[in-house]
Amino acid sequence: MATIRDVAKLAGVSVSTVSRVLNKNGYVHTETENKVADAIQRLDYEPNAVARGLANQKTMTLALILPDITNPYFPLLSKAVENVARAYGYSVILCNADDHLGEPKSYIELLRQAYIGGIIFATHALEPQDIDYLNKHQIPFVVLDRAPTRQYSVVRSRNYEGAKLAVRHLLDSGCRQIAHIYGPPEIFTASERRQGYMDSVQAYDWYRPELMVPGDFQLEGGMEAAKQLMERHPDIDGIFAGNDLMAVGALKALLRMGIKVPEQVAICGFDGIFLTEVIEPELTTIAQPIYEMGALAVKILLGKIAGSDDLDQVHELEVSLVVRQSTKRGKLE
Amino acid sequence: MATIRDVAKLAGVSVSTVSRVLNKNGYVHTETENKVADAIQRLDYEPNAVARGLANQKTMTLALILPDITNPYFPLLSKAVENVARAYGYSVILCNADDHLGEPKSYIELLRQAYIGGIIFATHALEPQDIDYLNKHQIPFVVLDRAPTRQYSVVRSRNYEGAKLAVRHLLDSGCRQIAHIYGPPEIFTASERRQGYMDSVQAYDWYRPELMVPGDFQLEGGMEAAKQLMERHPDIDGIFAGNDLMAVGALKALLRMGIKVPEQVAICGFDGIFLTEVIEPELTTIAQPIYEMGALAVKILLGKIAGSDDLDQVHELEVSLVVRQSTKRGKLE
DNA sequence: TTGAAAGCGCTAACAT
DNA sequence: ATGTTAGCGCTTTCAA
Repeated sequence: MATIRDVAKLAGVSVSTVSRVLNKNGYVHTETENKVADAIQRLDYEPNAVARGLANQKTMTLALILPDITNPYFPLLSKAVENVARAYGYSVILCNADDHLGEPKSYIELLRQAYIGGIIFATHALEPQDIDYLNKHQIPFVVLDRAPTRQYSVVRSRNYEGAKLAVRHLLDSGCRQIAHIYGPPEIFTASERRQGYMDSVQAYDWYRPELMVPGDFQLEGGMEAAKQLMERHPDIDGIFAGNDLMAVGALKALLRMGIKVPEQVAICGFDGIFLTEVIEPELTTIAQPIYEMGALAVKILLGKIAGSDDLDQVHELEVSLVVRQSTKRGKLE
Repeated sequence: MATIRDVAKLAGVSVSTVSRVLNKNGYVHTETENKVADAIQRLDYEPNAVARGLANQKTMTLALILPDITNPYFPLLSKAVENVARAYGYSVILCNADDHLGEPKSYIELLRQAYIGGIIFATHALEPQDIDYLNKHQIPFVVLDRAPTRQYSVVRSRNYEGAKLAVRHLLDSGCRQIAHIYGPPEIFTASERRQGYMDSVQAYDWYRPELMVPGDFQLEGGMEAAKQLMERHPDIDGIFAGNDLMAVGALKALLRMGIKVPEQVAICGFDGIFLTEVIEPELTTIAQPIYEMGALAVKILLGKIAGSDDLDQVHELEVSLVVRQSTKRGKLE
């Protein structure tokens, strides 16, 4: 493999000159630049990433930390991150946080000593002490799905408004008794969606707190919640689930109970994952721009790495109602 | 951040001694070892991965190259890879090959100049010239889902036998006219499964070549193929799809056509992805041990990195029939 | 505008 | 058993 020294020798210049043309900094005569470019070409030279990393104390690698890549929300997100990162010359290291919770060395320390360029957190297992560590060591990072804050950059979407959109749509579809399956309270987005539901239905006389039941943001939780809901409140005719996975679970449970969707009960989810288009009937959902969120997170991160300190701290993206079979009850439309 | 020099100074020894205790090679007096260990502890020292990489011409990073992480087969695979790799101290870089097909610099060259430890290929876009390049530059690698070969290590599963298992199960379930939706011929596993189907049904008088229709290993292909199949051959009562995604597509198409599954047509897929448990009715499938395949691939790769040259070249894992609703026709069981 | 040389933090001969 | 030192390949002062 050719090194910068080989190039320098062949071009008849010093390594520092080669380095200058490589990094396009410092003054370099056009003529020598051409000689260098020529030598680079002829040797098929490619600067070594590791050596660069060592000299710069910083590598062209980003880390994406997420709870679990097998959760259907994350493949598209990680694809976006990888795509955009690569477009800018960065590689991305994948970290399934849930699988390594009890480990002695935290991801962050490991990444730091590997001179990682920056980190995207799509996990909820980010502790205040981690934030301190990141700040103390000046590691650029971006967080997804957190509360608006000035502490760090956040990429998120309009969960509250999305939930209102869902309820309104269910109402418009002719539902008169809408239940909600909410996600884990410690997950901020789950609470926002729940709040959106509450504020939308509170004024109706049919509303009772029992119409809100907890789920776990997983398939199973959605199934159980829906089952319980229908057993206790057979007159429910609409379910708004806090995420698509639970919505699919709810659908599954209803089908098994012989309840027709959307005729007897309409279902609306949240997220807009691929799964909603796979099942039958297809699921109406409040779609987040998942790919865009990942792409934006990378761009913000790269901006931070480049030193821009004035990046907006909170980036809130719009959600959109995607109407599909699971809420088509032929009413009012 | 503490460096090896700081440790050496604090312990009152030289850097090479510290290096020796770090890497547990060379002789070192127990007493001095303790002093060093103590200094490491007190400084909270952690050897720098990048510097190590540069000195060794090799980093503790693996690459996983797959077609597209949003294909539901790959999240579990990549989780396995990441888990096992990390257990051995390695990080893994994710590469969506399909998204970067037209790019000038190939992944492999990029990875090489980043001193990658090794590569796992779960993509089919691996050309002979890539193999040459890898061998020439002595980059350890393992390939998934390829034909048995002596050229390189392969991790795969019994596709042929699995297909036979599928057909036999469909037959046992009372099917008398079984169609097959096969995957892209350039994908070797697809051909093997197709061959298994052919060899299983050829002897039956109901068999006709038209019962085999092409799919694309995606949802859409499965839908279209199933639709076409049922329109042209309404007496089909069983479908064996070359993978789960197409099986799910087939199910979707049949449901839309008002055809009952499994009562009128039974469906069996192949792979054992999560999706098969999510849909309703749940899908019978020939399950590959996806996690184990990923885990094994890493272990073989690490073995190669460590220098073992005598690793078996082909690792073929067993598949298993997972019977679910989509083939429960109440016959013969 | 260009070059010499000192790192970046670690490993591994080679010496002692 | 331990230390000295020359790299690994690149960046970046500092001089010229």
